[in-house]
Amino acid sequence: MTAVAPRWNRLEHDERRSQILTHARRLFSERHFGAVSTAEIARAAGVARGLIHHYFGTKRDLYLEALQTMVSMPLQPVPAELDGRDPEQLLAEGVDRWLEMLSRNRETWIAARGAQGFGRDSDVESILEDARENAVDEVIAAMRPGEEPAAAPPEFRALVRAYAGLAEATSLEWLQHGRLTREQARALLYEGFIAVFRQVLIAVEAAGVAAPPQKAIPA
Amino acid sequence: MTAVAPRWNRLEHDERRSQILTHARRLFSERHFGAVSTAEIARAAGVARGLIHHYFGTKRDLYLEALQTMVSMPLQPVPAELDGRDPEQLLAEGVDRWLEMLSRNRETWIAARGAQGFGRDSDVESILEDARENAVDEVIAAMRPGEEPAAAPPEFRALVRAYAGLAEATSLEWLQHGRLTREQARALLYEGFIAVFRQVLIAVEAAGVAAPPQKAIPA
DNA sequence: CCGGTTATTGGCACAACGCCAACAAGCACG
DNA sequence: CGTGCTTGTTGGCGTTGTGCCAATAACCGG
Repeated sequence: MTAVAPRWNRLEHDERRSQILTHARRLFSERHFGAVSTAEIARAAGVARGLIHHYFGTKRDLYLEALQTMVSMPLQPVPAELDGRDPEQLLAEGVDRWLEMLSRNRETWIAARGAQGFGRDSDVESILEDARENAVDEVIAAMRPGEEPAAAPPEFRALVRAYAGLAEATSLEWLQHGRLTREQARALLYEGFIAVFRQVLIAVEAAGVAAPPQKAIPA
Repeated sequence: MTAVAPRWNRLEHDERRSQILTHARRLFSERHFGAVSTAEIARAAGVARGLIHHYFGTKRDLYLEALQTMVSMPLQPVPAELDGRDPEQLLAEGVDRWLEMLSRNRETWIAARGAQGFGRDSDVESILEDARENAVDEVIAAMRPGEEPAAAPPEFRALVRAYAGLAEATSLEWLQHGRLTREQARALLYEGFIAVFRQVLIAVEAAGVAAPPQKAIPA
């Protein structure tokens, strides 16, 4: 009868770590950085506050890691087997997968898009930038099967990125503002893609040869 | 010779206020919220720290007001007299004005775009949302002279917003990544606009009548 | 059963924020 | 030219939250 219930249970390193990370991700999604205290995260995870710093260092580090997992998770719709099929059919399916993913992870996606204010935050910027580059790579890989995405010309990458901007705004108009039905969002994404890569691409390439690359503006 | 130099000079209410606001805007643009202390803002403005709270309340309030002035200032390129002239000519001029504004306020615009992390911040969201709505209104007013912008159908607003997303991404590809020359950015913005409002609009409207408005998704 | 490893805790120290009462700069009036 | 009043401005105090560290105890291997 000496079996005394332990005051706390001891978890494996990664297990406890991901547990804290899960709660942190949820809280940081609901409110902005300053409105979430480490004490609250600790309470939600059922651990002492000090443990958070033991695993993640500073509160900001935890935030950045949560952001990292947030943006790298839901942004990759499963690419289907797209061998040698009709391109327009593939596009239509890709748009549908995107819309489907959105309607399933609505809250997550909106939160991941982020709504902080302004200011240069190089850490946050690089995380988001990497995520966007990966997304662009996926699109390029789907458009040019067999070729290396990194080998695509810069203005082509830029064009994909521009379309991504259009897609992001379109998705938000559907999900948040309700100014588009799902059908309309689909049409906009589908036709927008065709328009951008059918005619706009030609114009951009023409502008590229007409006026040879002027000096790149430094970041 | 009893003229003693005063230890500090007394400014008018709005004058001191805008002075603090200027320095706060600069600092918040360079670094993220947490990396800027009220003490630093006070030091930069040459005032006591307490004065900041006297004028703006909390640090967050100051931040929000700085953001407010930031997004409402540089985003409005001066609309020229666009009476009954050639639409395509007007578009070309509008694009040039936009590019010109960008190259002049490069740092400001990039900072105002924000290096957001994630999380829902209703205050920040509404400020940014208002700014975007105003920008959309300006574009609609330019496209439909004499009509009330608010009277435009929702899917039209959404389309303008989608184009704005494309324009934002395009601008960043030029300014920050240098993957587009200015000429290419101009071509992309110009042709993209035509493509979106020539053919995509038709498809979106068709999708609207084909599938009548389903229930709006609440914010 | 017992000693070692290490996950976990609780509390201390420090920095930053919010607030408030006292002070003084400049103006109006005598 | 002095004097009192208005209010812009200051300095410091209390509180909150973060970062860190030494002590503790849960679990595993011998």
